[in-house]
Amino acid sequence: MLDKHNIAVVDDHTLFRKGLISLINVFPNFEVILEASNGKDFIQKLNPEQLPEIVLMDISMPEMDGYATCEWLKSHYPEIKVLALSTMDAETAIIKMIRSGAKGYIVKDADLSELKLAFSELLSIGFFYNELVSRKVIHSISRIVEDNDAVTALQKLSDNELTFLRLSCSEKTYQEIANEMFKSEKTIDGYRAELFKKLNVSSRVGMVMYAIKNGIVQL
Amino acid sequence: MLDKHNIAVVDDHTLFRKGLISLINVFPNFEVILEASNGKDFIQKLNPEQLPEIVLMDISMPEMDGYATCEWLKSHYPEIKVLALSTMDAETAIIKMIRSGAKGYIVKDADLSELKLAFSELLSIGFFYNELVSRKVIHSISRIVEDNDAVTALQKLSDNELTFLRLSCSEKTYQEIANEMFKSEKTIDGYRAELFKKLNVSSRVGMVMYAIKNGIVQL
DNA sequence: TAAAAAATAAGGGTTTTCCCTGTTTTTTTA
DNA sequence: TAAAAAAACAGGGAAAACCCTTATTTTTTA
Repeated sequence: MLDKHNIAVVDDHTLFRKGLISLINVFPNFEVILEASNGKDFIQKLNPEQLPEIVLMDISMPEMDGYATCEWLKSHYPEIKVLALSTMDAETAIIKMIRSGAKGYIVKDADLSELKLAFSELLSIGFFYNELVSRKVIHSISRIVEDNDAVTALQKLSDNELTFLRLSCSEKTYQEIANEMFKSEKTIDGYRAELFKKLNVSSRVGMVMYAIKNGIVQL
Repeated sequence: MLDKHNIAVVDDHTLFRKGLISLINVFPNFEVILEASNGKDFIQKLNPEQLPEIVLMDISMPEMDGYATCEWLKSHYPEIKVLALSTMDAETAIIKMIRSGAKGYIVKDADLSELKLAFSELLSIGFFYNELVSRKVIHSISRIVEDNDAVTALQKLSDNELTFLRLSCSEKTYQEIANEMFKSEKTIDGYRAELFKKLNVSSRVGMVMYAIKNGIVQL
């Protein structure tokens, strides 16, 4: 009787989650012992008596997203390894997830062998960085070196900036957003300028696309 | 020995596709006989000797998307039933897919029982319209009645409008887009006005979000 | 608690977007 | 091939977005 490694799967798309679980369960030495549809659900279902070794975690989810859940795990159960799972290969998403404590990153159109490889690497050497991730990480580091902290900055969007960013993903004018946030239009213009710098964009459209790419808003 | 119903699965995300297939294959009376990563791949793999009864088809895919593939099937193999499969519950995407010939629509966070139900309805009554789809369809029809052809119109975006729409999903100014398309800025302004009407939006941001939601551009 | 940093707000100007009403040119169709 | 429709283009004006600089208030931190 084999001693199987315990896996958790956190993803809000039921069909995808169920499918993934069914795939993993045919691996001879892995078994899914926990499934959840978002971070909150996951934390609530987490049983300290039987913790997973690896958590396969989606990034954009309702209620509590991958970043937040990853941070929570880092501080509460640092021994649990998070393998981020996303359709987005956006550099910032990868970097942000890794900064949040993920030990690996895999895209949804990876194949089975890569998933298997990721599992074993996580268990043996503690992380899984494939070419995609390495390339992005290296690129991000070189960018940090050359133009200071373009990536680091996004980590620290203030609550107001985040709210503004989300509200900008609509047909509202900045004036309307200002009213909604009970701020002067000039303050809003300040958030805009600050976000343009932090996100390295130069127009509202760029800002909106950034937000969508990085799962800050969902469509 | 049971006579199983043949299914095809077309989706570019390998993990999702493989998972889905594994789920379907445990259904006692369904079997996946064909998998493909996009429309082109699907058509090329389609074997007239052994056609699937149902094709589970994603909408946004590289090379050849769900709409185009659906249209192709409608004219070449009208007896094959397409069940559209998407993360997007955008009304226009659903309507467009159904107009392209899909017999049903299911979102990726549906559960297994719904998928099963969709299969049996497709085989027994020939279509599967759940509450979500019905609601959207009815809403779209009532909208057609009240303000003419808001939805129909999107079907007929001209090549130039489509190009303009795609180029608008960037930080380019309309002026720059005009140069790139070798058109006057006033012509471009005409495309803009026309698209605002057709897509029922009132700002460039709205237009861009529409394009993303409906898989016209991919991030 | 004084100094530094961050958030809020304003003035004022440029560019871009948006929205009219038209004309000319090209393409489609009766 | 004449009439109709669609596409391309234009003028002009208002609103929104963008981009500076600077000042005040609030919060942080040394």
